[in-house]
Amino acid sequence: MAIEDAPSKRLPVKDIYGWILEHFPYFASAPTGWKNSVRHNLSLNKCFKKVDKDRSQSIGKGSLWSIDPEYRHNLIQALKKTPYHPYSPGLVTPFTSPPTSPQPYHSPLLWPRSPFFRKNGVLLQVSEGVIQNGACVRSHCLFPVIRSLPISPVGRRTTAIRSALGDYLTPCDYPSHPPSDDLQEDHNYSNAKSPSIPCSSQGPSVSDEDDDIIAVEVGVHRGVKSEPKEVPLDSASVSFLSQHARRRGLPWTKNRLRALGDTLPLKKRRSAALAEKPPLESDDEEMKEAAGSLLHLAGVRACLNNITNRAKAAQKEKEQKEALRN
DNA sequence: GAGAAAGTAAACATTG
DNA sequence: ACAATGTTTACTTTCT
Ligand SMILES: [Mg+2]
Repeated sequence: MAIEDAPSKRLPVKDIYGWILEHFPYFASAPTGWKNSVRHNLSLNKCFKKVDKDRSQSIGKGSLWSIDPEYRHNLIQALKKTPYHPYSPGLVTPFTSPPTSPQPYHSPLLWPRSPFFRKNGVLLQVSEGVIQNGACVRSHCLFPVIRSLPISPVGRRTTAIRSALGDYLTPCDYPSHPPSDDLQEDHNYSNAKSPSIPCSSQGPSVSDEDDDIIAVEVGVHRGVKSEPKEVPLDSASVSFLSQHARRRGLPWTKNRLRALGDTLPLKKRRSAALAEKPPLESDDEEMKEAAGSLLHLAGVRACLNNITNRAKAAQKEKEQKEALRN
């Protein structure tokens, strides 16, 4: 999107970072991993191409990134599906941020007709009954439908996210031409399939996203379909924005690995680190707390214990696996 | 339950 | 020399 938003349709990573920060302020306070992810995606996905250094001379460090025309159409096609996305039908101006106000905090709306606005730096939605803060919301500028999840596998926040994503990554109807433009092998990112989602969009629903990310949907749903279809679109590059938020507050991994002998190869270090896990309760507690807030908001407190128990079960299973491995 | 897909973290390589 | 950039590898999680 950043690239697409650029007049020249090409951007250096730095500017991509910038765009993301501008449109998803969450990342400003997010741990640094996301930049890595950005680069990773640019590099791995075939739909992103570096433009020749010759033509893009002297931007300093790296080169400009562009979208391979072969994938562009599909990508945009899928983005159009999102109701509030700049590419939505009826929106004259795609992405391009108001030329007058490049700074995120000065523009009241993320883009024209966006249902989101800022108040004291917090992103709010105009009238859908969703009040949130944090990545979830911000990401939902892209993926505004927060679909309910059967409060299932505990801590699987991704599920919620993917669930929501499914709406956008799953073409419900193909306009003029199906996005069937052949997208071959690639690194599966580029021709990812959308998850098929048994859609249950009724009733109060809950979607948790981590400590500070809470989204409660109050019967908000629009045009949801669930047929699994090929999604000729680089879903990864988009969804990492949301996905990324999942792993926060776990600095132990990094530190542990470092602490465990820099001489060890990564592989060894990892398993070594796994051997001494972080205190499990923290995860549990974190989960419980998050779930608690959510459920409280949703008025479904009773589920909490259920959830916690499942979390513990999952944890136990994990430990057993680990034990087997060693 | 296996395997694919999609994700993160980090090592490693390159370059200005 | 260093930091930003780019590539690759290892591993986890989620979905089918
Ligand atoms: Mg690429």
